[in-house]
Amino acid sequence: MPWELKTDRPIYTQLVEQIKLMVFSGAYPLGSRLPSVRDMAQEAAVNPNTMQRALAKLEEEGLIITHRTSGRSITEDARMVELAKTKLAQEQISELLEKMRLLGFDQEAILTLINDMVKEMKQ
Amino acid sequence: MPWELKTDRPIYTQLVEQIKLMVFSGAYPLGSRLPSVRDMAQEAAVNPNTMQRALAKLEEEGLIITHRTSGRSITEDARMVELAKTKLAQEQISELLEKMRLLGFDQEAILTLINDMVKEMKQ
Amino acid sequence: MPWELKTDRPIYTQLVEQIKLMVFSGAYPLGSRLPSVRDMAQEAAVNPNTMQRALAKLEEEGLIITHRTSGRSITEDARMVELAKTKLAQEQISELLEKMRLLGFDQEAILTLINDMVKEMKQ
Amino acid sequence: MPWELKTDRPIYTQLVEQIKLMVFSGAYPLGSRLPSVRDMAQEAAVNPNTMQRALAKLEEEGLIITHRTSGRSITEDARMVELAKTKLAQEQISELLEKMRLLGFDQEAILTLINDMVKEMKQ
DNA sequence: GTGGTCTAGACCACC
DNA sequence: GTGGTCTAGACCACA
Repeated sequence: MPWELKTDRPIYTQLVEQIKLMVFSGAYPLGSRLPSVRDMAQEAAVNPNTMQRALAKLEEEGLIITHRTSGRSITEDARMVELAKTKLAQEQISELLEKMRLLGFDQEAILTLINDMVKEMKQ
Repeated sequence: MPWELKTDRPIYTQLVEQIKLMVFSGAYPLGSRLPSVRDMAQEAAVNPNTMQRALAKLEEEGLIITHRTSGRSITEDARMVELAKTKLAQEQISELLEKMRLLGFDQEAILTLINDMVKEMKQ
Repeated sequence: MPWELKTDRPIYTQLVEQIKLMVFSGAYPLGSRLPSVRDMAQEAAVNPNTMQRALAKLEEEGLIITHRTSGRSITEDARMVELAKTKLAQEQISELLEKMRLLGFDQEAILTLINDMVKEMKQ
Repeated sequence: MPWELKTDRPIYTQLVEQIKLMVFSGAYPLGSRLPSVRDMAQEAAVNPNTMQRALAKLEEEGLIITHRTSGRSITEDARMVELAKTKLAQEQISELLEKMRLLGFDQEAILTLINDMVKEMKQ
């Protein structure tokens, strides 16, 4: 559990991403119970409110279920997880495309570059 | 100038990336003289040795020229800059592809996703 | 016992509603004796005169019986309770219809919406 | 502008509802600029963070647009407003149905009551 | 103990 | 000046 936090983006969005990655990687299996907000906050060295906000966001997306008095757990719905995974991927791609745009590449140049690199990987 | 530094990768590589971005974005124009190593290190709040190493790396790539007696300056060779830009782009793409692989997408799925998103941007 | 009191409506009408709900929910069983006006007023943090007025209203409706010498009690007449329940329901519905009217829905639109939602609940 | 706030539900949800009502009633016309978060918070006598949360929720629903440095305004998209209106109506109806259920009415009884009352209004 | 909400006060980026 | 985020600390309901 790295909990790498930069200061250039809201902390809670970074928490959201990293928790997602843990779910997708199986560090938190489907249906498993999460530590308490306070514990996770301490673990990540952030304020409990900030962790709370991240978890609320994850619940909104359907990846986490809240049991009012007895903590939270990861959803057991594999489709939900699949959906969230695709969404995260799209966000990452979107970020890349934005960076490329800033570097002055147009869409054709971007696609060419990416296609070439994927082909290289195949070899 | 953000100078955002995480602790999960060598600091000097992060300095390299960020200085490149400044060059590509025009913050440091072609041919312009750079501040002293000492000043840049203080600016970024890193050890001068670390900054030194980053600048050496940049010189290796041909982006920066060292004048024995009078400090360093950005290369005037536009082709050099173009080359470095492409290399940076490739690194970014490589990072993305690695992340996608970790998420469990294979090459076809990745390409499909990216192509769809670029098409969307066109609209 | 929440005793939630807003300032936008006469307090005594709000007391009336809340006491009714307690009766309907069984918090005050049929035939049971009520606390003294003074005690109930203190409980709800209102002036005894206000509580008095609420109880008088409830007696008017036949939900409460006053025994000259020995305080008040809930009626034992189940029909009375049933009647009061229906009346409360009608008031709630009336409030809703008024709100919907303010939102710009006409009667047909309102009925359609409600019917659709009840059907959904059935599923 | 009443700003009636009870303590039995989260304040920010009540703020959301009341601001919606102002929009639907035309108190805040489509496209008009909203007061600053701080001003609205003072107006409603709540903490700026609480008002912030309400406004964030309204932006999520598409009813409000945020201009990073120059305040917020009501959306100009009439369809958005229509959608939000229907959603609010459904919530109100849902609340009513829940109350009726607590009073012990089943679905048929509820529908009968409502239909009768709407017919009465027509006359 | 759990999650949820609210307040107060601070700081930041943007323009 | 604007919105946005974060922290610290408190309180509540639930069970």
